[in-house]
Parts: sequence; C-alpha cells; structure tokens
Amino acid sequence: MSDLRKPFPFSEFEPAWQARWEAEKTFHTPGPGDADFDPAKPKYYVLDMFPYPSGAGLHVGHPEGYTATDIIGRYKRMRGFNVLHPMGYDSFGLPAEQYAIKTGQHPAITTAANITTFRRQLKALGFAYDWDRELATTDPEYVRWTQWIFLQLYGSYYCEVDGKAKPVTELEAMGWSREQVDGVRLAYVADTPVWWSPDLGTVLANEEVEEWKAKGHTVERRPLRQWMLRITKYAQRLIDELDALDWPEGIKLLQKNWIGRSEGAIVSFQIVNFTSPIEVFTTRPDTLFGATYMVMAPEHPFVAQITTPVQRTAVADYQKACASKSDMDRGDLNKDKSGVFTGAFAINPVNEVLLPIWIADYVMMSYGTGAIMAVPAHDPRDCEFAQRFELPVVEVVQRSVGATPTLFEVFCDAGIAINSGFLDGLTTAAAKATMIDWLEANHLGRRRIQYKLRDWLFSRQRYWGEPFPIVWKDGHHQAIPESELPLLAPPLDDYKPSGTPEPLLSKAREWVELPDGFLRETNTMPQWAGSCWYYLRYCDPSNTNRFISHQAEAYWTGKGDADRPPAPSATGMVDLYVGGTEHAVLHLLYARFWHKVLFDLGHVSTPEPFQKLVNQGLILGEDGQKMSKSRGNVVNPDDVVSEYGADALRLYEMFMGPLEQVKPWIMQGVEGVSRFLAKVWRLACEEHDGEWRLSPKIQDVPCTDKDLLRVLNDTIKRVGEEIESLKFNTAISFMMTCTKAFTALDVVPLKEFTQFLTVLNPFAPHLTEEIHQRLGGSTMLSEAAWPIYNPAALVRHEVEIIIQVNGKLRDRLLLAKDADEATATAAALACPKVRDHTDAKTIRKIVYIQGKLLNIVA
RNA sequence: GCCGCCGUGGCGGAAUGGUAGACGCUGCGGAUUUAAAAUCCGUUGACUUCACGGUCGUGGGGGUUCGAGUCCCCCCGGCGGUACCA
Repeated sequence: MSDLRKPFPFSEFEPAWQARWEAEKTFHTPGPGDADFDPAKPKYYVLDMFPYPSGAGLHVGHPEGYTATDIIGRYKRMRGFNVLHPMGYDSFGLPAEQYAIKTGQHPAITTAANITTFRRQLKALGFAYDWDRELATTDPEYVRWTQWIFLQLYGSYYCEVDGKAKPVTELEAMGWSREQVDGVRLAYVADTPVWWSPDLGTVLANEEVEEWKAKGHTVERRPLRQWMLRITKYAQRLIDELDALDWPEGIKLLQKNWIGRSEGAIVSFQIVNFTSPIEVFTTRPDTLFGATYMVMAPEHPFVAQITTPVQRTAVADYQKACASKSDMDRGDLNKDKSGVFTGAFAINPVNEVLLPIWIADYVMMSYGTGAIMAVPAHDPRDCEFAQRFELPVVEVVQRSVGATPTLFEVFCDAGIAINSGFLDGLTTAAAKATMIDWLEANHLGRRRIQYKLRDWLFSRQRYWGEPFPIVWKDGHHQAIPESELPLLAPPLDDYKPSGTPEPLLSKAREWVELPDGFLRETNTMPQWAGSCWYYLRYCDPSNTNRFISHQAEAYWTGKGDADRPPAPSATGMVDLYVGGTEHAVLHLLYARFWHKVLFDLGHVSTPEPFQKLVNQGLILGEDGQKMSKSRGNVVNPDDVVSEYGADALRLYEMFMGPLEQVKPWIMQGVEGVSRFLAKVWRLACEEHDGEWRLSPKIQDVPCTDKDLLRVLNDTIKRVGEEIESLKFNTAISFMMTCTKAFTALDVVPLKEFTQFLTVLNPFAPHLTEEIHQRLGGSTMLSEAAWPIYNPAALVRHEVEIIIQVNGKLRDRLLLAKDADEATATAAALACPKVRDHTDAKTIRKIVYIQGKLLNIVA
C-alpha cells in the first residue's frame, strides 16, 4: 500500500512520536534516590512476563499481554500513579546454545542480536516502558545478583520451629559439623535419579521433561550428583499463601495439585526373617484390615535383601527390565500391571496376617516411602494388580450399614468400616483417626502429610547459564566470596554435548582448576533462575551494592507509603502480572519460592511476589489452529505494523475478545479497527491534494449538544471502568459509539473532542498525540490527566420502560424516570399491544422496576 | 480416568436475574465515481406475514422465578492441563 492510499499517515507520525517519547524520556519512572522522585505519589507496578528473545522475533501473542498492561499503565499514570511498567529479556536458554553448536557462534552474540530485534519490535509498538530499566538475565551485573541470591539459598536452612529460612551460620555457631550443615542447606548436592537427556546434554527438572519430550528429545532416568533446591520445605506455605492472592482459581488449583498434599499415615510392617521393618505411606489407614499384599518399587533398597533365593533371578530380571524401560515412555507403554513376587512376607500389624511382598513398577520410589500396602477391594490399581496375579481381595468398607457388596466395582469413597475389628461401624473419617491413634499408641506408625512436590533439580550441564558460585576441595563444596561475583563462564570453542553427563564447562580446564587444589563447580543454573527475581531488579536496575535497595523495595511493594498503607489482604509486590498459562506451575511456583526465602531472610518485605495474576488467552491462526511455522498461519507483528500501523495492531489485539480468552486472529478485524482509527483521524483532518489539513469542523466553542455530552461522559465513565476490570474489547466498542456521535456533528467542539482523545490515548497513543498536537495542544496527551466525567450530563428525565406481559416483551413506553407504579401500570394498560394480551384475563400481579421494566402477570 | 475452562447469528464477540445478539467483520441494497478503491447511508438470527405483526431461538433435558444466556440438577460436545502420587 502506498502512503497516499493509507487511511491516515501512521507511518509518518508513529515513528516520530516514538522517537520523541524516547528522547524526552516521557515514560521515565522515578524511584527512590532519583531527583524527581515523589514518595507521596502512590505506586502501581504492572508487569509482563518478559520474553525469551528467540531468533523468530516477536509473535502476535506477545503484544496481546503487553498492550493490555500498557493501557493499564498509561491509564494509571493519567490517574496520578507512579507507574512501574518495565520490559526485559529472559535471555539464557537452550536455543542460543543449540545454534552455537551448529555454527560455533558464541551464544552471547546470537542473544545480543535477538535482543536488538525484540527491542526494535517493541519500540515500534509504542509501549510506555522506562527503557532505562531494561534488563537481560544474561547481563553480567544481573548474573552477579542471581548468583548472590543462590548464595543466600546455599547459606540458609529451613528452621521447622519458626517455619522459615534462617542462615546456617546459626547452626555453625551451635557447633553443627560441616556434614550436618550441608545436609540441611536450601541448596544442596544429592545423588538422585534424575531426568537426563543425552541429545540435549543436560538433566531436566521434573517440570520440564514433558516439554522437551514433546519437542522430540529423548529423556532417561539416571542417578547423578546434582544441585537441588529444598522447595519441599515450602510446600505448605506455597499452598496456604495462595489464598491471599488475586489469581485465577484455576491457576491456584493447578499449583495446589502440583504440590499435591495428601494426609495419611506411615505404617510399619515387620518382615518375616528380616530385622528392619518396611514402612508404607497410605491415605487410607482405615483399610489396613483389607491389605492382602504389599508392593515395593523395583528400585527400593530393601528388595535385594528380602528376596528369597528362589525368586532372586526373576526379581533381578524384572528390576533390569524396569531400569531399561525407564528411557521409554513408561506411561504409554506400560498401562498393564506387571510385577514379581519376592518370596518374602510382611506381617499386617493389626491382624498378624501374612502379606506376600511383590515388586511392581506401578509403585514409585520417589513418592512416599517407595512401598505400599495393597488393598485391592478399595483401590483400583491394587484391584487390577490383584486380578492379574490372582491375589486375595478383602472388603473392609461399605457404602452404608448393611449395604450389599458392589461386585465388579472398586469402592473408593468414604463409607462404613466392616471386617475391621475395632474399626467396625465407624465412618471412614473416624476409622482413619482411630487407626492412626492405635498405630501411634503401639509405635507401629504415625500421622503423615505427604506432598507430590519434589525438591527442585537446579543444575544443568549446559554452557549458556549462570555458573554456580561454588568451588570444591577434598569432596567438599564451599561458596566463593561475594567479591568474586559475577562469576562468568569462560568462552569455549566447542559447545557440543559430549553425550556424557559431564558438564560442558569442565572442558575449560584453566577456568576450572584453581590454586591450592580448588576446583570450580562446572554445572550451570537453569533458565528459571533469572526469571525468579527479575521483577525485583526492575525496581532498582542499576544498583551495584544490592540486588535491590531497601528503599526501592519498600516503595514498590507499597510499604514505604505511610499515608496509603497496602490493602490488608495485599501480600504480593507486583500489583498486576500478565502472562500465559504455560507458566502456571513452573516459573510462578519457582518465583514464589525464591521470594519467600528472600522474605524469610529479611531481604524483601512481602511474602509473595505477584498480588494479581491474569492469564492472557492464546491467539490462534486464522484457521483456528495454534500458530506455527509448519502450518504457515503465523502472523508477524512487523507486517501488521507496516500495513495498518502500531495503533491498529494494539487496538485489534484488544478488540478481538476478552483478554483471558483463546481467540483466532482475523485480518479483516484489523481492518475494522483501522477504519475506526481513520474515522477519528478524519474528524480532525481533511485531505486536500494528498495533504492532511485541519478540519474546519473543529471549533473551540462551548458544547450545547446534550446528546453528545451524554454519550461522551458515558464513554469517559465506562471506558475507565472497563480498563480497571481489563475489559478492553468493550471499552473500545464504547469509544466507537462515541466516535459516531462526533461524526454526526457539523461543528465538533474542541474541548469535548480533546477529552475523547485523552480517553483513547492509552489504546492508540500515536494517533491521539498527533491529532492533539495538530489541534494546537502544547503538552502531550500521555502526560494529561484522565478526564473527570460529569454525572449531571448522564441524567435522563424520560426513560424507555419495557412493558412485558407474562415475561414477554409487548411494548415500550417513554415515561418519567421516577414514575410510580400506578402511573406506569395505567400507561401500560392503555397500550393496544398490551391489551391484546391482557384483555380476556385477570391481572394477578404487577412487577415494576422503576426506570426499567413493568411486567404484567395475567 | 481425574481436574480445569468453554458451548450465544455466516464469523469475533455484547448482555448487575429484566429489550438476547451491543460493537466489529462478512454479505446484500443504495449514494458518490467515467470506473474502481476509499468514504457515506440502509439492511443482515430463523421461520412466517402483502403489511402491522406473530412464533421460535443462547449445546440438550429438567428445575427455581413474575421473568433464566445468566442461578440449581442431570446429560452431550469441544479445548487445555495431568496422569499408576498409594
């Protein structure tokens, strides 16, 4: 499209305004310590999930959330808030390194190039960021503080008494040995079975496995020495403290399910001819009388010792089969139950019944104790296994007293205990409590709360991540001094994974080997490390003494404002966080965990990072499918900007539908909002021989048109309300209606039109600034105050009343706003359309809603 | 399986328990134009009626209510997450 054909000259004025905002630092956000900082001004912190700067550039999904937060941020500025609305890059990560493997190009170079592209694309959309606060997780100064926070974790333990993290120096002062201290650190080393991917050359967190498998990489289970973070200590707090957050219930539930709290009991079983008891975890201690066998995970350490000589070969074969199967997709291929008898027997502590002990891969070593008591009558998995191997079934719960047994169906609900000795007749809840009391009294077991959440596997063997600030000597690890931070990775010539779990950094011998026999830790941190705390760094991005100053932290959490204390329920720092659902259990759980540790150690003053969370919905391609290169349905924001302009892109992203909803991209929809913007433009400008000149219709005269004033004031009111509740699509529709009202006028009053432009400004900042300037505005609309609507202009004296008969619309009447029921009824019964439906009937009831509706029940 | 989200015109979507379909797109008709683009005006749920109007209509079935897209119960369909967690 040539410029002449464009409905308004966005390609001229959009870059000009962007340049001016940048040059004048219009969106500079003053913080504590800045000359222009006003501590009395209330803060508003609105945050986007920062992008991973991939080589593909910005996707139209990015500007969806970014525009929403931009509108809120600009609106809050107009309402007098000191708005923090920053942007940065989550720039560590595998793709840059995969590219380095192919080309030998250092990941830092690729990453810098990608960031340049992203920055250009973001700037072309006119977002009101304070670019002085821009950060990348790969910046050495950023890495420095990521490593510093790791050292806080390394230097802390979780004190069960106080229920919070404390420095390990307290334990050392109490005379704890080095081994004892290392055993409780929040960051610790463990030999544990982990997910290892040979072709990625790294181990992965539980949470990441699915994602990479879906991308076609292989993943297998291996025992390796790894750094772990003790997130499990925070399991309960991570559940409980969700309550005070203003998050979608679905996301809270997702996190709760991921943490997976279950209440139950540990039960000890003596083993025939074996000294140590075997412990099992069960959520149904009330069904102990119904246990008919026991199952241990194939990897359980006791298996070899209890197996009888006769069964030894079969057990060993099965163990081997499970170990090799673990690199396959065990879930899909192994739905059928399998297992082997060990030859050993356990003794049921409640009735001395001998239970055969089996091993089976449906029992996981990594959950509970790695062993279960099997109650086939009341657990579908145990039932399936029992049927497969013809093991006995004993029913110990029934639906109600005297109920007939339900054959062929496993009864898992709560009911009444039967065949259970001292539990008989008790409800399931009471039977659980009674059994646990009995077990505790007889030292055969104890109450136990078990979580699915595992400790966070925190080390990676890749190059493009933060190195651990740790050195080793004589098999012991220790922190390097803070003065040596940031510890940056040395350049390498070869980034190829070796195929062994030996970290890439170990190739840099000179970097690894230090004087006095010290060796550097060669693992690197996962990409999550940087995204765990970036929202804190935005508050004080260039601080060289701390990761965030106390003053900045206090101000941006809202604690530093004596006149405006935070709402009692507010426990999070960021007022509004917008991003995709894909981070429901990964980033959002990790960041909460880090924040809580920093809170416990006194570095931040709120227990939670993000007060309000909103998930924007995925944008699909025009075909209703997920956008992907292979489908060829990807929309590039650059193309949309060059054809329709940044304002049209912004507006369309918001007009498509509710922010949180999944919705397809429709190019004709972009044209629709572009037409709307052109209408606004033509209200102020007329074309003469390819030149745009000010329209003579715009005149600085008082407005006497009551209809226009009503529509305009209604628009001001409602657009403000809709922005507050993130309903941008309807906000835009109100502005469209308002534009129609202006279009109908012969004379457009300047003052009222400027109010309208101010309301539209957060959505279409370039267009509105340009028109405002052409109309003689000397200041920027971006710095204007949000207009105050006039309630008097909204008042109507006569209103249309809906007349219904038996709930069906029959007529409408224009009545005084405050007409009483008698007046309204009389008027309604005078209508022929109403009488058609009431005449032959007696009126039984009248429902009258003043100013709205009258329903005659006949 | 389990958990969560969602079902409204040709399409994206609006509707504090009170006019279903705002706003936009598309289609159709018209104005303007030599013509087109752009722009402007009208129209656009289905059925029915010459017309005024009427009947039906928010995935399906029940219920609560003067009144239900909205609240309650059951069912069907789609999307997303998760999967032997004892």
